[in-house]
Amino acid sequence: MPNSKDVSLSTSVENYLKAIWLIAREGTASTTAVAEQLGVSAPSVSAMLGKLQVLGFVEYERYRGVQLTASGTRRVLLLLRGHRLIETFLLEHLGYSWDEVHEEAEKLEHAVSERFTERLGELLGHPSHDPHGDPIPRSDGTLPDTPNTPLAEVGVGQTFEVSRLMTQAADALHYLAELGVQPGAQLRVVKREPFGGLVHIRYDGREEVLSKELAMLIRGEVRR
Amino acid sequence: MPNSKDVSLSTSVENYLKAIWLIAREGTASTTAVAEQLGVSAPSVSAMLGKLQVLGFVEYERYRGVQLTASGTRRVLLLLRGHRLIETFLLEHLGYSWDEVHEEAEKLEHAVSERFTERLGELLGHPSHDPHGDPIPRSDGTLPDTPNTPLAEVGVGQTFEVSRLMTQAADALHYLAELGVQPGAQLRVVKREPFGGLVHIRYDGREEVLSKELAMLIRGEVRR
DNA sequence: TCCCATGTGTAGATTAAGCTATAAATATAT
DNA sequence: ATATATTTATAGCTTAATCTACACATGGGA
Repeated sequence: MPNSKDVSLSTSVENYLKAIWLIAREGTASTTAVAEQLGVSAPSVSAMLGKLQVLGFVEYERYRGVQLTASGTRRVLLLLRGHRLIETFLLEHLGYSWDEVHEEAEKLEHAVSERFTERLGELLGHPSHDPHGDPIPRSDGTLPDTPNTPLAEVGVGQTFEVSRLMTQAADALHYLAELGVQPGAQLRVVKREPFGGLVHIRYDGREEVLSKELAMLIRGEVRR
Repeated sequence: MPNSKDVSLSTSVENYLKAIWLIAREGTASTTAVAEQLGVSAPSVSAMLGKLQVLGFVEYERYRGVQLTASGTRRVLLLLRGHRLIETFLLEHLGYSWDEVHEEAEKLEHAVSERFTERLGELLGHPSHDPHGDPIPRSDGTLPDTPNTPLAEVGVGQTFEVSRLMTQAADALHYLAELGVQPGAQLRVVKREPFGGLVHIRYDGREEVLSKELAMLIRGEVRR
């Protein structure tokens, strides 16, 4: 069986795999889309896709886009596991703020060993989700379930438990943290504006108004 | 002023600087010595030394060896600071053993930011020395003093406090850890053999015999 | 159906880091 | 002091990852 899991890949190869995964969760990604995602030229992507296919990480047909194989998907999930554990560590133990975390984790994820990742998982108490609420893939490559209903789609009067904030943007995360809207928070939708899509919420005795865009990024599940 | 401290260097460049520092603490290092230290060919070293001189990190005269500039030395000390803080973290917080630590720290030191290093220092309580007893350079590039008398040179009847174990070899470190000979340990030299150089020590009620080689690696200071 | 915009691939160059083979400089030994 | 051995540098090649310029494929619109 080739591509077990212990062959170490270049940072570049790992970033291509992540980009492909991001673009096409379970579909097909185009050369251009990958190029844009990574900020490289399309010819660079063309060349790399050929290489990734030889390595067995993607299915690739010229002019037809690219798709991760099981092996490729596994590598991405292990990478993502490292990334999210590192982010959790930076936020919880090193006092990083949202703006600082992503860049650092992006570099570190390519440098840490599997042992490091596993020990870090222990240190953190084997979290199933990172501080954004993003699910942390398990060592076996499976993903914990994560409630995913957008707050924007919850009816008036319902109670909603936040599970996940679907953005890496530091300003949005900062703003939500300030409001206290974080994974675990319980909200009640008190009003919705029919056209603009504004959502009025109440929690902790406070009332706030969120834009539709923001309310789409807030995921969770309806309670009771 | 070029080469402030924030320009990021390639892993390769950083490893050359470390190798040069290791070989020639305050002298001159030969091309061959650097090549051996890094496990690369001499021509590769020749080429890199030219580059390092252009970058202002070394003084280099062909056929005359190489020497770090102040700027080069500062970079090495910052790198070493990261390395030793990371080692400390791996041992104290992630449950690594001596054999596992070095390799991991060797990779991570090139990937962490200065912010990460400083935050890690805080988390660890600003240690002045790592678990081997190696001094951790300060952020300003200065080095804390470290008692450096070899146990091999201590007279019979004297009390000696271990400060440092001058090896990275996992087997030696393991063996010493098992004996309880670690930075901070207080020993008494009870006997020395005149020819082989064996040193008999007593501590904790136990008595052990150390080879001359091992006793040279154990550094510290005489007490009282 | 043909055509042209967009998307994709090929050719060829560049940069960083390494290598081998060989030549030149320095050091050592008779 | 000369010859030999060692050390160091130069020349030229390789690999990985990137680029630009250009050529070809595909598919939607006239």
